[in-house]
Amino acid sequence: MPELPEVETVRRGLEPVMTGHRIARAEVRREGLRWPFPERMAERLTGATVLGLRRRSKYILADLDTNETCLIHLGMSGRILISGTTLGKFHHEHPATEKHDHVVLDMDGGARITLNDARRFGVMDLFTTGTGDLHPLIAALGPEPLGNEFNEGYLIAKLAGKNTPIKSALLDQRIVAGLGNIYVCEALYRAGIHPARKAGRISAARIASLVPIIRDVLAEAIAAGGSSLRDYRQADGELGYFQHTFRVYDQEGQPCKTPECQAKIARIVQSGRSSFYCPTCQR
DNA sequence: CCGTCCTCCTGCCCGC
DNA sequence: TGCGGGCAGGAGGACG
Repeated sequence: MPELPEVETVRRGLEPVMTGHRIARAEVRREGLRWPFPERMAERLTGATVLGLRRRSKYILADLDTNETCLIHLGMSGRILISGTTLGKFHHEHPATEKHDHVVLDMDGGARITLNDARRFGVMDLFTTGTGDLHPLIAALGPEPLGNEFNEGYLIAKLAGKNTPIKSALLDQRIVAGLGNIYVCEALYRAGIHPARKAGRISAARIASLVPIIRDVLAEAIAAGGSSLRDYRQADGELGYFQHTFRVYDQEGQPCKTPECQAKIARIVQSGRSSFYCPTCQR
């Protein structure tokens, strides 16, 4: 799925066609995704003007002038595509509806926003604007990794005494919100930390080093438009290109990119998910 | 409270 | 060409 950089890229793509624009028509083509859609979602969206688009962790939040906020999560396979506008590289014509196009928003001015999600692990919801901190999907989230609240002292304190592998800890959205499998693997490689190492048994200095590394990895990925594997695209249909920069993710068997290191990238499975790492550089 | 495992769902790729 | 198995960017929920 889209992790934080991919979601941020999608949000930036949606900004010019959504913010300040009115939803002329909302078409909801099934009852729900991971959970049922909120009551009368199509009617509540229709006619609303988007006041702003925010991102919290991997959630896109659209504040509407109806005192409601629309929450979107893309799950593993969710995509958002824009068509019908002359802005940038967007498609001029609306393409035919495809399988798994679940929600279609036609904006005043002609832009169409289509939410496609084959696996349907995604989420769409509406809640009263300003109550986001109470929303069950948002309330327990940890700090944004690019924000000031996420800092060396915080992470050291948060991981102290934790028996869980550092890989799992960094995937835990209550500790830091927005990281996923790709960027945790990449950050641990850059920090030289083995993914199976118990979080609570890593020196404070090494934990501290993770903070700027995580920020760098995410910032570089956002600058690259995210990572395109399989089906992720930016909202204008363009591919992201951070995947060409992966040092370990999906690189099993490839030579380690550290100069002089002769090792091959290894893969282990931790709580059902692949971890890629260099057995020599990561300890 | 903690850590681990299972599950939701579809599609794709690989080996036989 | 078909089929079975494994794997996929997430994360809530059950369980011990």
